Amino acid sequence: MARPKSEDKKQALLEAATSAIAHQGIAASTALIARNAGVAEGTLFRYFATKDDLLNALYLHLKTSLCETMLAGMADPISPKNFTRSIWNSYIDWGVRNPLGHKAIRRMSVSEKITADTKQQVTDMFPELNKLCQRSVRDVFLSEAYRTFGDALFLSLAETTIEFASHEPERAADLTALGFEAMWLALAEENAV
Amino acid sequence: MARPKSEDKKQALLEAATSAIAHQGIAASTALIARNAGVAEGTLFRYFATKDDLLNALYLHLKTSLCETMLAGMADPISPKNFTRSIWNSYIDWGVRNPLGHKAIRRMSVSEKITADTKQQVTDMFPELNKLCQRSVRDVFLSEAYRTFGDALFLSLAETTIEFASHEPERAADLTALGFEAMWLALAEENAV
Amino acid sequence: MARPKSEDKKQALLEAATSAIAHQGIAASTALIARNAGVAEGTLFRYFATKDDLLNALYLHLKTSLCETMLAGMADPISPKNFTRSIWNSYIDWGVRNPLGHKAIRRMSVSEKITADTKQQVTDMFPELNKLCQRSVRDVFLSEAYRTFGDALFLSLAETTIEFASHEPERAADLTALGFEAMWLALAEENAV
Amino acid sequence: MARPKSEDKKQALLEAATSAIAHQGIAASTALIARNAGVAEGTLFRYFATKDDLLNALYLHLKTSLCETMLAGMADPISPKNFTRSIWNSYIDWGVRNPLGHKAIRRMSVSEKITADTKQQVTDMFPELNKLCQRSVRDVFLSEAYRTFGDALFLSLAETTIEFASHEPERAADLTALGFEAMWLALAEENAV
DNA sequence: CATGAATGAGGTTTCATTCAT
DNA sequence: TATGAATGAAACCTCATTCAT
Repeated sequence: MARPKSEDKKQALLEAATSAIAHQGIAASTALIARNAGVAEGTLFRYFATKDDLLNALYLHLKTSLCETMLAGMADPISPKNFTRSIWNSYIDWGVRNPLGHKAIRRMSVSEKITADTKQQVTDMFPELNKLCQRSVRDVFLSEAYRTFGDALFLSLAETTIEFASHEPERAADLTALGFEAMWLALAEENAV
Repeated sequence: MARPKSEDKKQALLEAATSAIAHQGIAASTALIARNAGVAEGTLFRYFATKDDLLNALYLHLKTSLCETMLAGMADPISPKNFTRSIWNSYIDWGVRNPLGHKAIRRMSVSEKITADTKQQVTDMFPELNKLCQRSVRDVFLSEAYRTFGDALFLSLAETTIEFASHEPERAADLTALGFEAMWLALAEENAV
Repeated sequence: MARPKSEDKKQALLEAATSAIAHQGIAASTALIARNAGVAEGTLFRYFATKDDLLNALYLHLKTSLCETMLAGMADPISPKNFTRSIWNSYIDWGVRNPLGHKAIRRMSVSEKITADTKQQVTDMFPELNKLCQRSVRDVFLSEAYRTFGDALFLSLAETTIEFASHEPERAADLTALGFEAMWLALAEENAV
Repeated sequence: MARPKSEDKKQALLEAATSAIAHQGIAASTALIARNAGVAEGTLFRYFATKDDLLNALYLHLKTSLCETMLAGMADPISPKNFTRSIWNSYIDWGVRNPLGHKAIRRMSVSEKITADTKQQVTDMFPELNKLCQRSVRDVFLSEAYRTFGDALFLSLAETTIEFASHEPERAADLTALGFEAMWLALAEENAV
């Protein structure tokens, strides 16, 4: 085989894309992304056939990284509340440590470029995660009818918390804790501890 | 003064822009917006010097409409909770009745085109609103340090609720009520009624 | 109405395209065509939405011009042979006077860019022409089964004649006459005069 | 000598190029041709230094194959007409059995990529062929001045016949015979038998 | 010799904006 | 004031060719 396709270059492209999209939105040009990745414009298209492909791959990449971090950060399930808190903290933490990644995800999420299929892949990727979060959730949010709504409320609170914590890193711990309390009150079983 | 610039045309442009941006994001072309407004390409630029100007004006326009609706929907302040609920309901309602407007706002919000100045203007526009919402909020969210965070959490829950209620209009009432309860638990004073 | 779309510019674009395609084939770039037409690159696309549209419009334009010339050159139908000869002469003449146009047509004809619809339009355009040519043709070439074959043989001989006559204009008259005789022997009724 | 360049690969490349060019014209990409030949992108350039080289080599290859078939198919020269007919039949037959090859030749012929030198090589390749065809041709087409014109008329009728016969294989025999008669009338000595 | 990753010039097309009418 | 033709920079993407492996 000739030169193998370099994993480094792919990573560089994904990172350059993250930064470019965080700053300029999905309108960021492939030329800029390639330049910042240190490769020629044509090279980008050897790794991602299409700009849309790049966007979807990046979305998947960032979400995967995020979910892996959350799983890795799971504490011993002493109490349901602490267990959920550990996941929450990992989530916020990832966002704070990857502000560009988080911003890029937000921008891609509201665009029409991320396919339903890609979003489904993310959901399928870590089924444990969804299940685990729901251990101590109020009954109504466990019903078939309102589960996705509950998930979405959880996520929206988390995203807002990340946003604020990223902006003011020195207060990140406080904001994370306060955000968690709000989420817990909003969604958890009344008597859960 | 010769023919004055027609307020009708301006409205038509704002509406066409709302729809175009809801569907295609801020990448929607000025040519398309002008065509859908029933005016010529060049005419758009007599009303909005720049595409960015149009976006900022539209953002302001939609947010104003939203805030006016909320103020208009305010019930008698029988109890703090019911008072807040009436505001919440107006908010969600506006979103459900203006799904394109709501989507357009979301798309513009995450773009880099809306200036800090524009966002400030929105905040300044209805100071009552911010104050009123905070009557029965937990102390922590009234502190200088965390007030904006509390506002943001409120808004994020509301937006998520709008999203779901728009998607399934027949369940809108249930979702609105459930979203409100979550918000109330998350943010309100423990003993508030 | 603002500036009307200029028929001059459209003509200039068609002429520039004729020349460019005659010289470089359908691979000739839109940039070159626009430049040679004396307009900006973007202007080309106001007149022809797509490069393929330009090609089809040009094909139609050239074929129309050719057919009109042939109709205009039709002599009094003294004898069938002379009548057909006048058409033949007009055809060859057009090709000799428009060598670029003729070459461009040939190049477009073998490309996949000219749609069946466009080709049909050409056939439909001057139904008289097809009918008139067939007055004195051998029976076999009048049969449903072999008519298009006869037409194609006619055209192929004419094209070859144009090719040679264009190359050596000083011998054009001789070549035209010789080509006509060959065609007449090949296709005409044995005893027609 | 290390591994010699494989004749198999060269053939595969020529065949893949024939098909690709027949379908897409000379714009067919070298990458596609290589892939369809089952070799790597770069390998193509070890056999043909340049895309233009490939095109010229392919042109030569197809024309050679065609001419060899014609020579092989020559019947005993019982009568001049039957002799010429056997050549004609071989020609048409080759075209009908190699529709892709025939289409590829046509596309290359009208392109600017085939050099005069290549075309000359084809003419020089089988001098017998040209001479033999001309045994029973009308005097005028034997004159220095008009011989190439006569050849071109012959070829154009043959190509048209191939085109139609390829399209409707079940009528190929009829079309071949009818095309031959037309050619014979057009070009042969009046009294030749 | 064979491979296929890398390249960057060049292709078509879109679009915000200007300005003659 | 309203129009829409004109513009050309910039977008995405393709491709023949080179060269490290």
